[in-house]
Amino acid sequence: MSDIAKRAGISRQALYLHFPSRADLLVATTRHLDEVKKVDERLAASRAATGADRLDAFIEAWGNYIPEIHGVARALMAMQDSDEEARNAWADRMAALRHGCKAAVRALQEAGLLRRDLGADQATDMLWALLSVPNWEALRHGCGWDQTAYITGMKDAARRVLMAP
Amino acid sequence: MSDIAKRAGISRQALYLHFPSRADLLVATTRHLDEVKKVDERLAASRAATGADRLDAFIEAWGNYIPEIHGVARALMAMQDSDEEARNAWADRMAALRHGCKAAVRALQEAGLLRRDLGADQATDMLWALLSVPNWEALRHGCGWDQTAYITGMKDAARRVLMAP
DNA sequence: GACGTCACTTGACACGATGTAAAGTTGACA
DNA sequence: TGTCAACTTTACATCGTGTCAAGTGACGTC
Repeated sequence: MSDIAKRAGISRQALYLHFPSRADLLVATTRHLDEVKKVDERLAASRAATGADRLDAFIEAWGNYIPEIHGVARALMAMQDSDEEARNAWADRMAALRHGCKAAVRALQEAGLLRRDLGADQATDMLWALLSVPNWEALRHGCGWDQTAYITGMKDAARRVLMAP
Repeated sequence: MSDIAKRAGISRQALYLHFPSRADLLVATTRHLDEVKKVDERLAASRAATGADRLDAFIEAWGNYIPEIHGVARALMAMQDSDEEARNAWADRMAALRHGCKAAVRALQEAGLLRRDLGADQATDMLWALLSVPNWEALRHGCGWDQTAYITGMKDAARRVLMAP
């Protein structure tokens, strides 16, 4: 909070006049980022597509959004254990992601591309896990992949896991 | 530290006589767990197997080990940002996991089962990411999968991502 | 020009967690 | 009997979060 206040050019206490707690500040930041970075626009392309294209478009949209929110996401994840507000805020975002995954899975299903032996829920779960922020961190930072490698790798993995060969 | 001391039936300060810091305690705990839970024995089966069996055995061994160390793993991951010792300790464990992944990938390769269009390193990275603790958390706790579903799901995903169809 | 209001400042403090330091107690063993 | 090691109690430093109170300065309004 001190650092942020310093960067904002105000006193630490003034920060508390705007945001009652650290969690509030982070939550407000994510909301602000969503607005500034225009998540909706990014997702528009994926909503327009169908079948496997929709899966690709969704992975591309979300996958390229992660780096933009990564800092706040980390902070929010880190304080999940201690702060309920942060927990709820992150749960909300994860629910939104899951919603997108579900839609992509449904698109596959409607195109007859989803594996027969995989339930829609199970498929959604797998896709959701694949697209998690920790996975992005693991591949980008843990393994040194660059962003395009991450995107193509994820598209490939998702297709292989979800679609019939 | 207070809680742990209480559970151990000693004073908080006595804990510092045994472990100089919280990080030290956690690191020592993981080492102790490895001994008590016998990681080596668990991994023996996977080392003996070849080809796709080795992949399955490795996933089974590690996947069933995660719940045993999950508590400490969480604590260790949570303090990665603040404590270098914890960071190194966790990095060590992740390197060990990666080593196992590499061996499993090599086994596939030797059996001619690894996808031709996938380099060994890239395959290792993907497997390593798939088997990460956060992924286990996501599926087990975020999606409510039970442990056997997690294991079979992971085996299936790994085969689809790594092996030629 | 007096007045109030709003955003902000400074300074102080409570709280909880980690970690340090010092002096005293206890029990086992030589 | 004396010593040593493990442990206790008590106290304190530090850091981050969050609260509280009094003061300051600019602004618009009557």
